[in-house]
Amino acid sequence: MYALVDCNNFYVSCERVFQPRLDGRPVVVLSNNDGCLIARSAEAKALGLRMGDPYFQVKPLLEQHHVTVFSSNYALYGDMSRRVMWYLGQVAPAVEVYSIDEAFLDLHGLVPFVVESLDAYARTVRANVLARTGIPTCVGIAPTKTLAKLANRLAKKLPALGGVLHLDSEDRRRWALEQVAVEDVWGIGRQYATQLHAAGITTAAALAGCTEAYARRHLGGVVGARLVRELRGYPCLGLAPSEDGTLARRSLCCSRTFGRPLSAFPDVTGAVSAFASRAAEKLRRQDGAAHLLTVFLGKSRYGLEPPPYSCSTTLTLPVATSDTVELVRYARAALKKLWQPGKRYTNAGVVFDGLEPAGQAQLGLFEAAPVSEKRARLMAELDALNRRFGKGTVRLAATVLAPGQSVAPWEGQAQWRTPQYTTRLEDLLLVG
DNA sequence: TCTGGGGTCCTAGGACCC
DNA sequence: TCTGGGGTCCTAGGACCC
Repeated sequence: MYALVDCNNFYVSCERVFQPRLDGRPVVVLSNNDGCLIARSAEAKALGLRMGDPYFQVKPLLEQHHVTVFSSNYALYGDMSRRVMWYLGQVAPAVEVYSIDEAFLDLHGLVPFVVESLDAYARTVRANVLARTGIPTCVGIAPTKTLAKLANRLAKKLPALGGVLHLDSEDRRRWALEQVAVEDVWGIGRQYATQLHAAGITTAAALAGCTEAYARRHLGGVVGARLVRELRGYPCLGLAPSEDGTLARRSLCCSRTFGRPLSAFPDVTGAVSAFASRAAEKLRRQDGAAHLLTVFLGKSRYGLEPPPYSCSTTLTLPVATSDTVELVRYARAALKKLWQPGKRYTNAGVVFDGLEPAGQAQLGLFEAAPVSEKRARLMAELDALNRRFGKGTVRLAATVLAPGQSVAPWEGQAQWRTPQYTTRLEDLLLVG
């Protein structure tokens, strides 16, 4: 048995923990750069606001209904997420942190010890997460991960279920499959949904009934075959557990849309240097080193200009590294190859691939060990200082602002950002 | 017409997820 | 004026290897 624990409207819930007066009122959270809606409270959903709606388009509606608007505050959400996941780790035999607001629990080892029922267990978990973190959740339980996802969706949709649905019989499984539209099945996106509808397959039940040959041909080969089997109740996907809750990534990226389009090489170099530097920090946090480095530049997809909207170049590094100085140097070299004068670039990013555990890299034939050791110590010091005194306290000259600049030219809007209540002493909420 | 078989790695692209 | 930022996995073709 697998359980999926999913936080309800997670970012909105995080903001509400610190502003309870917002309970029952419409609230939305915006993406980076205050670009579009990425989280909505139930009340905001009821107003017809959709995921991904551009902020400037829905602004009149938001004002008309006095919707509270927040810029995203990932320091806060990340920390709240860690608290929820930590608790789940205490009460389940194995946990896969699937996203910032969702976790799969493997309940197989637990079943013999549950005194009452898995339903009761799920209700207790829900109540305790709420009591300890203030975050409401829903729980779906089923024999496969795909069915647990589906059960979770129904638990959210049907208030009568009290936030928990356990598909513990053939009848319940069949009933649940009938309730869910095919486009709402985990693994069915826009493309597949269109195809399936055209083929007359409109519910999860119909999808579960299609042949394996059909799934293989039309739903991405083995991925589709697995999906259909999972819906039928045969597990094909296991847990991807993470010992300390932080999964080692296979690739890692830092990218941003600029506050305004940029055409000046020094501005974009500054941005790319900063992104490479941030990505290098992430890399060291998972004790990794990167073998491949990609830099990409993007143009607006919303104007009159035809595609392509982005271009990229990938460098293979002679030795995998996590050294900020080196990675920034490579990133700048890659950017130079890519750069076309006169273009208006709207976003950029740095991607690290080919990740391996740090320290595994062999020494180059002519590389003197002491240099790389010294550099590793320098990076460790830099990370420690930034952890202690705040992000960006110590950084490369390449990412420091020019004299006279108060914010980097690539920095975007965040007009309604709440404080880092849980991760910055200065931002601690004072109750008087 | 016919050309060995079995690997790996790389790149590009496509689909999906939250 | 203003449209996010992360990730995953799979496929297919070509180069290259023995």
